[in-house]
Amino acid sequence: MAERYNFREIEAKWQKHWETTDAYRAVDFSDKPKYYVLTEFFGPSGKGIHLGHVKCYTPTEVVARYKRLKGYNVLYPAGWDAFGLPTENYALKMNTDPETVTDNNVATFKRQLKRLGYSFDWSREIRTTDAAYYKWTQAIFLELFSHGLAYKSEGAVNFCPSCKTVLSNEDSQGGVCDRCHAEVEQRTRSVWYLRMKDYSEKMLAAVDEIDMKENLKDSQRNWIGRSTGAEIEFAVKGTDKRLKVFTTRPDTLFGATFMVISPEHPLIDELKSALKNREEALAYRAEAAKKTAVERAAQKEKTGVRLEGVAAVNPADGREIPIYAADYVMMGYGTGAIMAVPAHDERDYAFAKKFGIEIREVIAGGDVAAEAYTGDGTLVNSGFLDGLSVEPAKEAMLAHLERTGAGVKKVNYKMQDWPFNRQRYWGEPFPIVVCDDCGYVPLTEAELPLLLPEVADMRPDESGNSPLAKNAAFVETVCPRCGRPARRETDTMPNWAGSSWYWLRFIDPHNDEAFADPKKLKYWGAVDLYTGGTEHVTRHMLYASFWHNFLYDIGKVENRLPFTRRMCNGLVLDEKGKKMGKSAGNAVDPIEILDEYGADAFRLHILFIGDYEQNTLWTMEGINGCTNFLNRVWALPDMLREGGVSREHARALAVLLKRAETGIVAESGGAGREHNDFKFNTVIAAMMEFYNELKKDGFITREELRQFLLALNPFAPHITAELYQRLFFKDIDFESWPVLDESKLVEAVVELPVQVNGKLKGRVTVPAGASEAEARAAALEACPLPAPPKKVIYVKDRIINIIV
RNA sequence: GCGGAGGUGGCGGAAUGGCAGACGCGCUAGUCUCAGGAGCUAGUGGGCAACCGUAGGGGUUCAAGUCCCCUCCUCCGCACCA
Repeated sequence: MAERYNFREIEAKWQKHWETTDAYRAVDFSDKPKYYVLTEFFGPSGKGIHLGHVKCYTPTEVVARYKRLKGYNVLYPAGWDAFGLPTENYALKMNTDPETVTDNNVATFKRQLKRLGYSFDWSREIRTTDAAYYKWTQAIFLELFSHGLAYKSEGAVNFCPSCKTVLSNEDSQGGVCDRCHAEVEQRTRSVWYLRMKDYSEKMLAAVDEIDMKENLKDSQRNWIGRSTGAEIEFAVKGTDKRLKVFTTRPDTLFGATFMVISPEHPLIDELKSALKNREEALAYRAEAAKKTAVERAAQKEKTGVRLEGVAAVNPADGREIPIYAADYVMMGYGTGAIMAVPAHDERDYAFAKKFGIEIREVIAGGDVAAEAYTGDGTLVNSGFLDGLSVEPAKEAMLAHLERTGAGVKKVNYKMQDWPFNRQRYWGEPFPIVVCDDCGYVPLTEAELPLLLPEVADMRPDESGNSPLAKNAAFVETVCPRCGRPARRETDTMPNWAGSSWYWLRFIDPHNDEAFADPKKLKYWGAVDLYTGGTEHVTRHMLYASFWHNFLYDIGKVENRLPFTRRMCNGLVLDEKGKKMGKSAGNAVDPIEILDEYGADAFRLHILFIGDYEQNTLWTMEGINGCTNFLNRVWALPDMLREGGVSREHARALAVLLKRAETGIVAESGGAGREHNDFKFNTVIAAMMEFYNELKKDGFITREELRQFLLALNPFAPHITAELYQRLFFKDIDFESWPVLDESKLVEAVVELPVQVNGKLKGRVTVPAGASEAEARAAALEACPLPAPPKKVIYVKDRIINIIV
């Protein structure tokens, strides 16, 4: 084949072929075993795809093609998560509307993804912003509402002053807005919540079951933040109020010498005249409110105000102890109040030192005059607990509290209910009517979708209301229950709503009777492999787990786990090790690489330069290696010759198939199973090694070439499809992965390293499976020994070590 | 502070406790040629050598990049979680 490999022509030809034949359509209820491989929704931004997309999606793509060849009915869909701030902000910047922006961005993305040769089933394309889709997002919200899992409540919420909207804890991690990185403020507002906290235990169980890296499971567990301890009530002297605290250390109750409530704690308001320095307390509250969460956490010195005129009563011994308001206690965790045990807690210790409060040691073992002691030890100064160690003391105190009614055993979670709304335009409207008489009244499913209305001005403003509030025709309605005039809810759902169930819609994307046909849900079941970024592990993955668990509970899906296995890709970093991104200004345009090197070379290169899960330093150096390899593959037909297949040839092919089968994706895997797959870089190396092996003999047979093309196809689909068609007159997509003959893996002879006293001294060639006597004889012949051997360690086919 | 990942040639990176550096880039020399960012051949951790080499130091083992202990450095999460 003298003709040079023209990737431009050949890639365009096959991409067109795949598009016109709808080549990768998944078949419902096929007889083949099903395999559902999912990669995260695309957020179609204005700039088209970037290297991160290619790094993230190419491996999944290889798995999808490999599994098809392996005889699976593969579902590999793609869709668009198009609601949310990026699109809306981009539309504002471009002075157009989000729908147009979305249309354009989707068209660009789709064109670019096709140029990479990705084998998505485009017949199942969905978009969260389509009414036909968000109808079902709204319907699931109605289910949540009717099951008591959606409620509106006023309280302190995270608010991004730049995006002008309420944010969830998940969206303001580290105290900054996930979108614009502005520091988040606390505001009081009435918002919709989903009772995610009620699902803590089920979500934790799902963490145990999913097949995912242990460290990622830990971040999910930490985010849910289960801790066990006690809820204890302290009487507030001189009032009828009681102050409730959560503690993981009930054993130290005798050491509680003061209490601290968060500045926002309602007790300050409830104490009324009993509180002598109310003004001071309110001033402190106002000060605290000015600080962002970041500032609050960063301050070195503890601050606080003693609440004058009131005291708490320690239920352990009846002593009166002071109450302080201090901003080191957060309203959002536990009860927003703590019992402070300065001798055994570093924060309380610092506070007590500053305010001159008694530090009472109740666990022996440290030097509480110098610092807080948080280790184990024997209880002292603690009445009936004296002499016990920490764990038995916890049990004894819990029993005591439950008997006296002063406290109960309690499990606490760091994860909060999900503030489920935005005061922005571009999101799903709530299917809820607010009636003065009937309260919050849901629409019926038949009334869905409730369409997102057009508005004259979609910009958010300082009113704290969504732009939808300005559209009177939308807002003014009648109550579905009593028929009197009423108003619609005008907030919109957060951008995570649509992605909290989308994998179910791919199963039946065009159904308008249900979000998906139960029979199809049953056939496809859980996603077998879900890939995406680590940044979604404590956001989207948790929301997805929550919604899916809920849908399971109400019998809408049959499998409790949405995803059987999750793999997270590393980032693409620039030469300096910095994250690549549009904002960083160091982005490389993948389209330029496609123009210059083609999709097959690009796919090989991005897989070859690093491990899937590790961060990858981006470099163009070395892409020539992939181009050269493809050129050699293109020239392989010149090496065709029949017959004379040596044992080495057969073995080289078997090794290649074996390494591909184990290195791409494991057959199946339950939770906690050790995988050694997703090693695309070493599978590509195996392809090259196979080529190098052939090159030694200078020929390849037709059957060898056929099998080699099949093995390479998932990585480089265009060139392999072309060669396959030219040589075998068939469409490679309908062929089957070669059957691996394990017996061919066995070598006839092995080269054995010979060690003397553990040091390499030489090598000998022996028949495979040689006995120790044979190996020993060969070794002695090759390496004369300085002394007679005392001992020989022989590992068959691996090594011989002679101790003298 | 807590948690996690990582540290291997000039570079990207390979190595179920068993030949460190697979594979590729780059580089060197040669070769061919329709002069290209092409192909082919050979070489390429250090050292003249014995030997020495996987951040540094100890240890376990017949055998350690890999397991254990200590130290250093880099990156990434989380962070007053009671």
